[in-house]
Amino acid sequence: MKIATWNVNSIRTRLDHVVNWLTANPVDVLCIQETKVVDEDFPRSTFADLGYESYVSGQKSYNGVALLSKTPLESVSAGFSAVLGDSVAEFDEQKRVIAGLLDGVRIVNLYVPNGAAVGSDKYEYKLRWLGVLHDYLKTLLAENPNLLVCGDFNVALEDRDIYDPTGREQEVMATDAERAALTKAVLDLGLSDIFRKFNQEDGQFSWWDYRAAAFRRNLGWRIDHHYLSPSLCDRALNCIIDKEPRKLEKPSDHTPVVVELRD
DNA sequence: ATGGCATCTAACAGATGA
Repeated sequence: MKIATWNVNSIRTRLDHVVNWLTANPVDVLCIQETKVVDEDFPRSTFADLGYESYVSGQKSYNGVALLSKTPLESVSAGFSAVLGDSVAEFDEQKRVIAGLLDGVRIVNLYVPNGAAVGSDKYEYKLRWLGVLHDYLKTLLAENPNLLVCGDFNVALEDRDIYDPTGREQEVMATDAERAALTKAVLDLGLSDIFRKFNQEDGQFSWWDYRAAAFRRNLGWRIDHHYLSPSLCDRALNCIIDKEPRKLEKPSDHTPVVVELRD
C-alpha cells in the first residue's frame, strides 16, 4: 500500500500537475492539503476518470483537505468534532482534517495551521489546535492500533529539517513551543516520523519558498510528514520525498512525500 | 530586505501563506 501527502496550494490551479503525478505514481491514497475550493467545485470527475474516489472537506479560498483513493474508503470523517464531539467544533470552522479507513489502516490527513508570526493570535491558535490534535489522535489510536497520520504539519521537528536553523526560535514553524506541541500531540503517543527510519541526512526538504530562488538553492524545510503507529512502522518499506513536481512550471511550493507499507 | 513570490476574492489592492 502506497500513501502520499501533498500540499498542492490550490487543486484547481494544480490540477494538471496532480493528474500527471498520479498517472506516473498511482499511489493507493493521495492526501491533499490546501485545496482552496468548496466541496461542490472539487474536480471529482477528473480523478474519477483516473480511477480515484474523492473525499473532500473544503472551504472557499483557504485551507481544505481531500483524500483520493483507488479503493473506496470506509468510515470517512471530517474534522475533530466527528471524533471528539461539539466541544471542539470551533476548531472545525477551518477545514483541516479528514480521515478514512483502508484495509484496516486509519489514515488521517492534516493541514496544521501555519501560525503567521510568533506570538500572534494565529500562532496561539496553532498551539491550541495541536492540543486538540493530541486528544483526537489518542482517541483514534485507542480504536485502532494501525494509525497513519500525514499532511502538512507546518513544523520542522529538528534543526536538520531546516536549511538554516539560525534564529529559528524567532521563526514560526521552528520554535520550541511548536516542536513541543507537535511532539506531545503525535510522537508521545508512540507514533514515529517514518521518513527518519530510512534517511538521516540533512538537506532533505518538502517545502521551498517561492521567493529568492529557494528551490534551486535547496533552501527548504521538511514540514510534510508521515507519522506511523508501531504496528505500521514494522510494515514500512520506504519513505520518499519526490522533488520532481517542484521543478515544473507554476509548481506548488510543497512536493509529495510517499510511504510504502507491506501488505 | 517591514523584501522576495504565489494564491485567493474581487478588486484594479488586501489577506494569507510558510
